[in-house]
This record gives sequence, structure tokens and C-alpha cells, in this order.
Amino acid sequence: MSDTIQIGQLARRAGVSVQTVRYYERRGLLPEPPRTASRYRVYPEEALTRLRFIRRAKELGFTLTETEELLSLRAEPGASCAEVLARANEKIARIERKIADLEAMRQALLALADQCRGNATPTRCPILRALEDEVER
Amino acid sequence: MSDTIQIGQLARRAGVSVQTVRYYERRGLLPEPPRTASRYRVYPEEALTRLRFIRRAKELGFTLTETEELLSLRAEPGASCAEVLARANEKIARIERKIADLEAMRQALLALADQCRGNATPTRCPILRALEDEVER
DNA sequence: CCCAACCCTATACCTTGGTATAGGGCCGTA
DNA sequence: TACGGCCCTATACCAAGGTATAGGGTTGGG
Repeated sequence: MSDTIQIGQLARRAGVSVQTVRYYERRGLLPEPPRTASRYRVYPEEALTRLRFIRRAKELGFTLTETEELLSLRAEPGASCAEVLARANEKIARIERKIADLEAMRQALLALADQCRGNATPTRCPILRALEDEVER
Repeated sequence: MSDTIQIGQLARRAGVSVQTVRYYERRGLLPEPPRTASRYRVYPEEALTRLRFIRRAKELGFTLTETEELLSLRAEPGASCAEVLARANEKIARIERKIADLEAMRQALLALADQCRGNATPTRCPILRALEDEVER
């Protein structure tokens, strides 16, 4: 009936280690959960969603700090809506940039695979040309 | 006339530091360039393309090791075409995964921004729901 | 009641990807 | 010919993101 879980199960289901979960808690990325009388952490199911989000954001090249920012993108009482909007737009721009870069890499690799399937030995490396455009950041 | 550059210019134009360039060389990510009589490195223009690629791959969450794998995706003499194709397909899958995750985050943030513009104070955090689907890796 | 399989804190250590510093040489130009 | 701005190697250090270890408590099944 109770939909709460212990740290071990949480970690296993999210694909990280128990120590990592406690580390994220110390870092402030994961809220401190309630404890049992014997100081065991007990997590609600939502913690799993959050933990998976963190893991995937990390795999997408966001730092833990930036991931925290992503997670806090909602109205803290006191944060103006315009403020939230501005921060969201920043993140959206960064994400779109990443998507475009990945698209370019993907196209290059598809071209490479195609050359390969055409049974020619691929001697050029098309991926190198993929991210060529210069952009100041 | 000569389209070669020194390490300082290379680094500046690629958006990394001189030490980082030398570090990548030690790591084997950047081939050792020819030297002048006084041991200065002289790079061809292609080095710039490669260096930019490395920087961007890193920003997309690839490790330097994986970036090296991406860069070596071409026929080393001796690598069979089927082998290259298999490795390329692996990378393509990984990239498509990243794109899908970023798309989900983007949609979630667009929804958040929309709520915001609709002048409601956003109290839910839609991004949390974004990467919810469970996938074993 | 005992044992395995959990959980706890605290602290030390590790890997990746750099960055800084010391100590020295080269090169163009005023 | 001297000075600023480059370049070189070698080595030490650093920050982020964990991972491991020591030393100890808890809990459920046989």
C-alpha cells in the first residue's frame, strides 16, 4: 500500500549508487526525505522521477549546478513570472543548441554509414565536417 | 599564403586554452603537429576543425575517450567496413537518444514558458515529468 | 537469537579534465 | 640590443562528481 521506498531500491531503480543518492542530497539536488525512527531515509515515488531526471541531464552535458537550476524552474514564491520566463528561455536556447549540434553529428554519421553500406571503404571522416560552423559563445 | 598557425592562435580561435590544446595532444585526441626548428608546433587549418569538434562533443556530454572514438570512425587500414558500420550505428543510437531527451526537456520548458506568458504563476514543474520514461541501459 | 542484508555517519580517496607555475628559449620591432 | 609577446617542458595543483572504507546500528527470516 505504502508507495515509499528505501534508498537502496531508489538507487537501483534510478541506475545510480546509494552513495551517489546521498551525495546529491548533500549537494541539495535531492530534498532531504523523511526518516524512520532509526534514521533510515524513506522516499516517495517522486524521488525516483527526480533522480532519473538528474542522471539524464548529466548525460546530456549539464552540470549538477545547472541541473539544479533546471529543476528549480518554477515559481518560488517571490520569483516573478518574468524572471522564471527569462531563465526558461535561456535554458531553451541552450537546449536547442545542443539539439542542433547533435543533429549535425547524426547526419554526418548517417552519411558515413551510408558510404559503408555502399561497400566502399570509408576513408574520409565526415563527422569532422559536422560541427564546423563557427559561433562565438 | 601559408595556411598554418601557431598554438596560440589555434587555441584562441577554437575557444580553448593553449594548455588544453597540449593536454589534448598528450591524450592522443589531437595528432602531434610538425614543429619548427625551434620546436614550435605548427598546425594546419584542419586542426581547428578538429579542436572545435572536440570542444562541442564535450559540451554534449561525451567524454574525451568517446570523442576520440567518434573521431576515429573511419577506415583505419585493417578495420573492416562492417566493423566501422557497427560502431557508427552504436554512436547514432546514442546520439538519437540524447536528441530525444533534449526534445522532451525542450517541450517541457516551452510549456512552462507558455504558462508563464499566460500570466499564471507557474507552480508545477513540468520539466520533472519530461524525462520520466524508464529505459534500461 | 543469530545472521545476512540492509541502513547510518564521517572521512579519505579517486578519476576526469583540465589550470597554474617555474624556469627557460625564440622573434619582431623600436 | 633589449623588450614584449610569443613558444617550450615539466611538474604541481585544482574542481567536479563521485567511490571506498571504517566503524557502527537495524531488521526480517530460519
